[in-house]
Amino acid sequence: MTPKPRKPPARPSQTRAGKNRQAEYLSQTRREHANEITEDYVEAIADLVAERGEARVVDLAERLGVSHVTVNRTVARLQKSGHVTSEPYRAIFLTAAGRKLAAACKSRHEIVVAFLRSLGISERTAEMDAEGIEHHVSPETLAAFRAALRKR
Amino acid sequence: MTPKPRKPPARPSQTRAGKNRQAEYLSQTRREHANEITEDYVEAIADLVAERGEARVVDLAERLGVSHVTVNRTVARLQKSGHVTSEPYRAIFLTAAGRKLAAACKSRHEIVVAFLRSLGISERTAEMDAEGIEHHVSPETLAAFRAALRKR
DNA sequence: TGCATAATGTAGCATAAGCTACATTATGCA
DNA sequence: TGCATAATGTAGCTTATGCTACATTATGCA
Repeated sequence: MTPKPRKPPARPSQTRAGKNRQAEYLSQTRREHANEITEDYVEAIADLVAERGEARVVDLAERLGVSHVTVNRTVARLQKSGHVTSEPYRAIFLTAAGRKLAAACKSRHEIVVAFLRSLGISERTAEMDAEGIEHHVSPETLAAFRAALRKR
Repeated sequence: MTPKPRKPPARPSQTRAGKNRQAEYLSQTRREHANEITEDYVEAIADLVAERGEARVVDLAERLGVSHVTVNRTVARLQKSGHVTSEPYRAIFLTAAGRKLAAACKSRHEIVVAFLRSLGISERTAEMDAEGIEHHVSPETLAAFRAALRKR
């Protein structure tokens, strides 16, 4: 028992006249997260196609550090969203939209890494942190990173 | 039909002698992601306790931008992991471990925001991007941000 | 003090991403 | 050319995070 009565500290609980930006920001972050995997995949596919002429399921699985089953399912999703083309038992290729997204991601990734490196961060850490950070870098922040790089 | 034979471009497909860092980095990023929600919750709970003396489910839901049902389930998980204490129909409070994590997150968040602001990024964008970026900032990178801030 | 209502809890659904185990297809070499 | 094997595909489980709809409990005011 012992359910001590809760004291509602001055009723003005919820929505303080739309001043809740926290929720808005976190929602945005969740939205970005939903795109992270898409971005990682198109980038990996672009790399593999550049390196080997095609992106196979096993190679993607190895590069992304997941099982081939996971790759399979995700590729099906990417096909629905129009980022890749894929036929049974064939390699995977990017559509025009996929190539465009991959190019933007690659560029952004390189800028983030270069920026972190310019702060004196080790290559290993810069690469690792960039993998997570890059998906949350807005155009404005990316521009600021670019500008900071130019100043050196 | 028309299944054109796939041409395996030089068999050296998979594991090139452990040189696959990409997979390692992405795995790390996935691991970080699993902690993001925990971090967001303990931070929000700490804020609410500081502001109002307690963190209620509805207030958390409002602040985090999710339904009270989602808060409920996540709080149950946080209780299992030892970050919060929670009794039926009572408010939520942090354990010592939860407070420690919240303090570290708050500090890291503030450093990330201050650093972005120091690059000339607007307050709104800095806050929004920080929400996503902060979870992927390693101790080394955080130290670099701090050092860069001192130089101004 | 009783009851309308706010807050909390529960049931059950959806999506996404991970996995193992097993089935199927395609390659390429003997 | 046939067949062992590598690659791909499928079935089905798990965990995590969302949700709506409905049930239950606790507050606080008339």
